[in-house]
Amino acid sequence: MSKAKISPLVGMIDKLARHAPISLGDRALLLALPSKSHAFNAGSYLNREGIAADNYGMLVSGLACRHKISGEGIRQIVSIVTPGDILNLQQLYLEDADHNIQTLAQCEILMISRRALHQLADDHPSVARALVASMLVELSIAREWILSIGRHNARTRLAHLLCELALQLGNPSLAPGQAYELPMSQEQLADALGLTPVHINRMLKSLVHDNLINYKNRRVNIPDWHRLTEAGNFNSRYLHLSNHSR
Amino acid sequence: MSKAKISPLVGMIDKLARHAPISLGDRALLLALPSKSHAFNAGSYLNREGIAADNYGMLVSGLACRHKISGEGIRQIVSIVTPGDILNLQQLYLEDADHNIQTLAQCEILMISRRALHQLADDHPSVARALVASMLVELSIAREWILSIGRHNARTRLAHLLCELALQLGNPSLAPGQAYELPMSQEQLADALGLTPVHINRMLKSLVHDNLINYKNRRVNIPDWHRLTEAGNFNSRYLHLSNHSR
DNA sequence: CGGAATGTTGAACCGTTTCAAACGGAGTGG
DNA sequence: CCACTCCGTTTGAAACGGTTCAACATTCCG
Repeated sequence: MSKAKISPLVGMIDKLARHAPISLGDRALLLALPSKSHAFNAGSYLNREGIAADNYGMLVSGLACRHKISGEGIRQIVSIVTPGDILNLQQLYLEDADHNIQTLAQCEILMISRRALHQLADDHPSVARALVASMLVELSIAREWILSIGRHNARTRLAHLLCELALQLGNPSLAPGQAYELPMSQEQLADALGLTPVHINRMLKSLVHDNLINYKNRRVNIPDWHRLTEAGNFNSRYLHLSNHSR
Repeated sequence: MSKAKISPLVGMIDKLARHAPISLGDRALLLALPSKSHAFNAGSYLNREGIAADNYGMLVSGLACRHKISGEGIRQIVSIVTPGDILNLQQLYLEDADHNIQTLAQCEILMISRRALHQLADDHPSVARALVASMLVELSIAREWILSIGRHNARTRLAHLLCELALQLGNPSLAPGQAYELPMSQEQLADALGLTPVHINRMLKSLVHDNLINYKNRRVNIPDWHRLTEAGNFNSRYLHLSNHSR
């Protein structure tokens, strides 16, 4: 998050490059794209006011989510979008939007025209590969969410999500278990875990009580990473982090 | 399913071609691949005894699923694999297997060597496009499952799954709402929906009682498609079927 | 400062699980 | 052909986890 903030393009190069390094030549090419960075406040619905149909948008800083609404009007967040992710990758080949995107914090979005990204992917196999790899990782995360929501109780689910976010939002140069800012409200946590805000509150208390986390003003501190991962049945394998860094 | 059974390769061409037509020349190329079809009984674990590390496997006939096991040893099925799907696409770029694959019926698998598929995708943009599109559809389905498991009650979840399977397993040339064979046991349905077998049984009874389905000997009959979709909060948009047929 | 959004707490309620027992059909061996 | 076993299904009753509702506290923000 911090690195991405320095320059919008560093974000793209950063996450793409973690999959497959892009040469400086490519970077110059990226800079020459007809793209610019937009800012959105927390709560913005990007589909409507944000990304035009002919653009891809990459999250450069901040936090967003994908969500769907059930028939009774209850919301379910289906994935968390972190800096480096492309918001509307599925426009690559699919017509219908099957979910909505909403920001969870103030966000910067890098716009890339449809044509430009396709061109980039065609010309540079490493870019295409990075895009495919990011889809596969997203799929793997979705599968883990299905497991967690389907088979873990509320406390375990929450601990699991806090572990996941720790790795995604925390400063990666520090050991896991550092404190991090969690911009999501308890209602949004509930929407992500298929629970009610009331119960999220109780489970947060429970984790705090057992000294698995400290939680104050939407700041999470993890005294003992190992114990939290145990409480959350968390194993980072599904995030495929090693694939990013090689 | 039926069409795929005629010839293993028709299956691949079938589903791939639904995304982007492949010429007969390509088909000949496919036939020339070092591939052959294997058969597996219901319950086979494909990772172990099936697909070698250097092969991709495409389900040609039958039914399979991807599943994960929670810390307490409870199973969650995270997706259903239907004929035409490639079982281990994520080997494309990711190292770790984050889930297991198990057959739900007797299956035929078409083996394709890693090199051959990569070559095919490199040489034929339509193949590459079809592979990417299938990933995006799988992702969309996973998101819908998260919504369903997270926010629907048991009855709605079950109705939703029965609708989904009707479109995936039913004879596509007939109107939705036809009867179809559902090879899954009630325990497997429970694993797919994050419920217990006992409760699946009760909810099946409930749907039968309200005349939303007939269910006998693992055969599902849907008297009124519209009513079942309402009960299951089902809208086929997330399956992106139109993308297949164009 | 005032009002709205977010967080906190308690008590009753309800959907699903758990446990336990019985049933049915398919396959096997005597 | 029957008895036996095994697996999946069926049913009931009690227990539990999470929701719902409602009231109140706190923080945020203009």
